[in-house]
Amino acid sequence: MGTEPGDGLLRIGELSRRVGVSDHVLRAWERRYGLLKPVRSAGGFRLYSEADESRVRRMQDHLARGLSAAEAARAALGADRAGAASTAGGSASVAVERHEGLADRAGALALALDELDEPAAQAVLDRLLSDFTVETVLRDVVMPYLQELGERWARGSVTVAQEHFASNLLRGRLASLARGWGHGHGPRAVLACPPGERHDLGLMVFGIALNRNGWRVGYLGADTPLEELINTAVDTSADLVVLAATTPERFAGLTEDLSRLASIVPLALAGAGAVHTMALPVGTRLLTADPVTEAEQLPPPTRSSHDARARQ
Amino acid sequence: MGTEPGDGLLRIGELSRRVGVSDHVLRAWERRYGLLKPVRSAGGFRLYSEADESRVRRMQDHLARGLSAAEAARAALGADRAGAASTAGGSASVAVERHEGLADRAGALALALDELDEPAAQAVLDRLLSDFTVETVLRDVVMPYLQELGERWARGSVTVAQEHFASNLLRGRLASLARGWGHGHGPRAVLACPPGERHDLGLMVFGIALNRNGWRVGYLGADTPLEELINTAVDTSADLVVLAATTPERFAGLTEDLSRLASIVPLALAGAGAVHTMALPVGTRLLTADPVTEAEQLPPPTRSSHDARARQ
DNA sequence: GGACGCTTGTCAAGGGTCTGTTCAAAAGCT
DNA sequence: AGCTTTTGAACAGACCCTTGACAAGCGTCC
Repeated sequence: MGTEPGDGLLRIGELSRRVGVSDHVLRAWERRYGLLKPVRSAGGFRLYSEADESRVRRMQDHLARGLSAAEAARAALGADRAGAASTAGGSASVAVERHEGLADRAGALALALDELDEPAAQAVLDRLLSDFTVETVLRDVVMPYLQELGERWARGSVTVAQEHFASNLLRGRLASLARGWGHGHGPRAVLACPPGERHDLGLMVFGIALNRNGWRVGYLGADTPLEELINTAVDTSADLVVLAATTPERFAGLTEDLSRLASIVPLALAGAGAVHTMALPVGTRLLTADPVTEAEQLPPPTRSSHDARARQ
Repeated sequence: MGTEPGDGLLRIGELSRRVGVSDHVLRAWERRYGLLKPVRSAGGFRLYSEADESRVRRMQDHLARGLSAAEAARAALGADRAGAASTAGGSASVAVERHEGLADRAGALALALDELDEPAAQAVLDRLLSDFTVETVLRDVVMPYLQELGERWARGSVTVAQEHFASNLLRGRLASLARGWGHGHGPRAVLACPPGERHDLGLMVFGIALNRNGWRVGYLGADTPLEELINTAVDTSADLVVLAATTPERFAGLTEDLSRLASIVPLALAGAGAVHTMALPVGTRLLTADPVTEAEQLPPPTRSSHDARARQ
């Protein structure tokens, strides 16, 4: 009966009773960790809100998990921030078709993939790779196809089955082109997509082109926590880290981690999500052109004498 | 989602309790091998992240596998392949030379993958595939490794980077083995995982084994809506549809769709999620053994299918 | 075979840190 | 009045730090 739900504000005794933490401790947590932010009554009494109460409960949870008081408080406070950022990201979508002979092949590939015809698609790719360089096929067929697939997907004119089938098949072909890309003597690049990003085919293309340019590639692929990426970059003493995403939102909220990463190893952002309008750590490079071109234009692997061995 | 892994930092006592390693040893591992990279509190206490915790678990795994502490730490750290430039066989391939058993090769593969050593892993796989049949390698090396990886993942003793790296590399190898699996004259099987299921490597193994047994494989892969699967099965006049999932929950709630599917085309459920305790449409087949064995035991590709209704 | 050295888990001493708790005096609330 | 609250200071004990050393196990070298 002694409750005062008027404003939902509690004095320290009541809060103490509710959460089972002595008033002394509550004051200590406030003083030492800033866990609680009570307003004061006219006479100076602390008045706690429901937010304070739940903050205490979170603190208790963390303590139960074994965290120290300081860490538990930090964690309990950290859960308070809520972040939301959403921006519509329209961007250029101009399908370019250069080599004329390539256009028909590209059409044939798209058709075979749409029809879930694996043998036909493989055959088209085989012929492409025997008639053109890997770079050309990747830049002028595979990448345009991937982009077109993405657009068709966005407007619902492709089925899940078609998308899955095409992705799986292309992934397989790319994987075979990627064979041994960690081998060699060139500088090391570590490639990944940020958390939430599931499309890594373009990144694979980039890795293949990089490798054919003399780099060693370490590939972590889609949906990789930055913490992991940082560790891997350090452990493998990477000379470059490339993060790719299809939309700028994937990079949002990572500013701090990106800065940390960029301070450790040269960093480049790629993919349609790499735009100039975002806050970038100094020294970060934006790769906005197609993956093959960007890979060719990266600072050449000037390392020692025996690297000039670009594989054919 | 808690974006920061550094949210719950542990002091040494709690970490020691969690992983079952004395605080003395933890400090020794840090001092001697740099295994741990704790930040420090204002007063100088070590504060460990979850990454540190899982690094310790990896260390324990490697110790259990018989590595010395120094090597286990090196492996747990993700390898640095310092002298790899000249000595083509890094530490990963050392263990292979002596006894040529499958078990040793499997261990070497696991080690190479743990160390993110792509060339070493590819080399181990190359030798395996030249010394044994595809079926043997898949059944006795790849599948056990995938299972072990899953278990280690569940208990946090493998990093995201390691999991991604291993998955990507194995997916690439499997894709090359899958080349042309849609080609031929055998009966057609359509393979997919239900919505939400992202692990499709085992299903790829199954597809490869099926194909080598005379089947044509249409592959839709992970996270496929049943509606799409049904359409595809009809469009390609499939003789069999295989749905694979790692947990029974993935099949839950699909009962109606599964019945519809089973009434159209012979249906089989596979993976660790295919258990007898669930409600099954009549005629549905459960594939509970390993993928290779199940593929070999499927009714042979006698094109005159529709009479031999598979029974349990 | 024995001296030597390396690796690795343990331990101890001396001292600092963290955190719940207590004390005391002054003041608010009903 | 009688209860609660506030502030500042001070503790005690658990917890942790660094340095240094030690011993068992194992391989190497003479």
